[in-house]
Amino acid sequence: MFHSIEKQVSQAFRALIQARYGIDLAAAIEQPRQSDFGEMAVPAAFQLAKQLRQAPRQIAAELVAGIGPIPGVASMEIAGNGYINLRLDRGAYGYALLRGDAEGTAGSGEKIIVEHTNINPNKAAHIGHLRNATLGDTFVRMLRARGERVEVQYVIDNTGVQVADVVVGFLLEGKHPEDVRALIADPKVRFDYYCWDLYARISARYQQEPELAQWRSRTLHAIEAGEGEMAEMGRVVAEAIVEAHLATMLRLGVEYDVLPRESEILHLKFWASAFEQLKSRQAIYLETEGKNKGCWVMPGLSEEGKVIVRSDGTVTYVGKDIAYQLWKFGLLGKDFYYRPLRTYADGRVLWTTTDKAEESGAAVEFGHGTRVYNVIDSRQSYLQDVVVAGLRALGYEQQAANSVHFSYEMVALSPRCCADLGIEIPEEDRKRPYVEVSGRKGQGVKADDLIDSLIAKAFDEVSSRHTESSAEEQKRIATQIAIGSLRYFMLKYTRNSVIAFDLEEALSFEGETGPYVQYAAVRARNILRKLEERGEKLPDFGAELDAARMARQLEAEDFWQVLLAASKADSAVDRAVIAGEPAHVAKYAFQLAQAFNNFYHQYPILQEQDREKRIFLLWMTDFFRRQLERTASILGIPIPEYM
RNA sequence: GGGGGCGUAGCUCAGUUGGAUAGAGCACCGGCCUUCUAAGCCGGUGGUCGGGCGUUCGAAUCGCCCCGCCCCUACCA
Repeated sequence: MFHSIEKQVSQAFRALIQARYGIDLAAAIEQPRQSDFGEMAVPAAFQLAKQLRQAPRQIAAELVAGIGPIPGVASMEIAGNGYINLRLDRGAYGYALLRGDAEGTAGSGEKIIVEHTNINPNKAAHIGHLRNATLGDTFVRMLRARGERVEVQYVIDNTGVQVADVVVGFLLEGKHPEDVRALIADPKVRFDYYCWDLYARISARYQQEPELAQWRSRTLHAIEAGEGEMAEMGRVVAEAIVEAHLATMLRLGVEYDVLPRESEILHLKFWASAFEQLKSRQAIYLETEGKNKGCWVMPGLSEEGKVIVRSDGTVTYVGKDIAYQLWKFGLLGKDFYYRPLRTYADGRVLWTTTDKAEESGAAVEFGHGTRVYNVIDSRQSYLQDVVVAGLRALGYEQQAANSVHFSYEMVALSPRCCADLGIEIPEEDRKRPYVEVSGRKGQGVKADDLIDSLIAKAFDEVSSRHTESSAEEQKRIATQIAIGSLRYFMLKYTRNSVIAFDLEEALSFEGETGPYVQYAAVRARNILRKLEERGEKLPDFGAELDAARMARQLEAEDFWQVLLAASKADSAVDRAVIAGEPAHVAKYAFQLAQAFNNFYHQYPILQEQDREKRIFLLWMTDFFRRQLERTASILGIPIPEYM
């Protein structure tokens, strides 16, 4: 509602400025600094002042005189040096919200691909992966809320060195595929945790015993070829770890559409196709001298260019990534076969790739996107730039422009957190705000451990407040609180802020946290539930309230401000999508919860004696509840029945 | 050396893309539970927006120069 008035105001000013001054200006709409200035501010006069060589205040006066009525806007006034402040028609606004006038979330019609999570399938997920998945999943929810068609991909690098390293670890411990299968089946062993430690052990041995390097490369080749015991072990490990990762992510409500695997990218010779294209369009060249002699190199990105094909003829990871990015846009001329992997509770089917046509399930199509977001941490921005440069060099200008590296900074640990975990850090690092830890050394916070800690903490809170409920029910509520807490924590930081992870901070349920947001929604529900417990029904708001009554109630500034805040959910999501910043939605949810908590304390709704006011307040409560629930669901934050 | 990011209250961070008197949370101090749940609410303390110069009606935001920190800059993935 707010958003559509915003658009109308912007268009009206744009048309007027075009007609009057012949200038095309996308008139910005701002929020006035103080709420008593009105609901919208148009600073267009400032933007025009220079070109027109007139005082902003005078231009503002001309604009106000010429603009004419805009539906939903009650008044306009000039303030400061030339701001045009608008006040909305409160009654009409409230009544439109009550009627639920459609916003029109048609979407762009594009097919958007979002790739996220992408954890190496060789060990348990850690908190860095949680940030990736939470950001990616929330961005997907934001896009879908705007009516966009989105496909979620999670690439499985099941043929990479990280898997090979774990396989080497098993081999050196004398294990065969059946032993690994037994480990996976053993209920006393958490396989992903086992591999976490094994990976640290083998990494340490590589350091000590350089001669083991040949094991690594032999294993890697075997896995790539897909034949023999090593390859079988690689498959067993990767499949089990992928299952573990999917389970971890599902705890947070993160789902995917398709898991493309490197093994198929390899076996279906995606690279060969891309290589032909790159060669024939001269996007890469064969270096004949210098340190890159004998390599196929992409020029332009650095002085010596970027090696795409090594002198031994093998392709680098970036090369494969270019092929994969081409596939996403439907530009490769090759495709995967697919088989269903599992069905989620909501009926969504998760597919994975296969190289066998005969395994292929029902006719499904993936890829062929028009816009692609790769959720990958900022340390890989150089490689992402190479991929985009590759598209550009092939002449796919449009697709290059529509390839977005949705980057984010890493999750590091606070020195205090390192100390708690027993991770030794050098003396000089103690006073730094954060320390990057090494997965190779087995350092870090495992995703499931963190989730478990959060559930335990929430469980203590729930069980102390609700002694009447069963343990299972308390556990269910605690889990919802833990998820809300974790997702909010990962989302409250903007993408380019390094998270210095601190356990104590992450475990807080007070202040700007997920539980705060959940609590406000629970309170709103409580009011409505209490009403029914007293034998009353929710009033028929449409029959009881009209524009005039709305106008009367909304004269109260407090009510108007809460309603206004609650009505801006779509606008907030829109802005956040444009900015590519899920944190903005999180911030909005928090501010909305804050506004409601304030309102909640000040106005005991069920005690209200005035009939019209009471009905109005109930409607406000219900409206707020719907808006906050909607926003929370975009953030992937569940709302518990009680807290 | 080159590329990117960061520097805002004691701490952790926002700041709607150049707008009006710079905001939250935590911490600290003082109030509020017989009411729809105190995971809450109200009030208070706390700022040279790293420093300087510039651009203009107007700068935390843009440009240049410094200072400090981080990441990247492989024939590893």
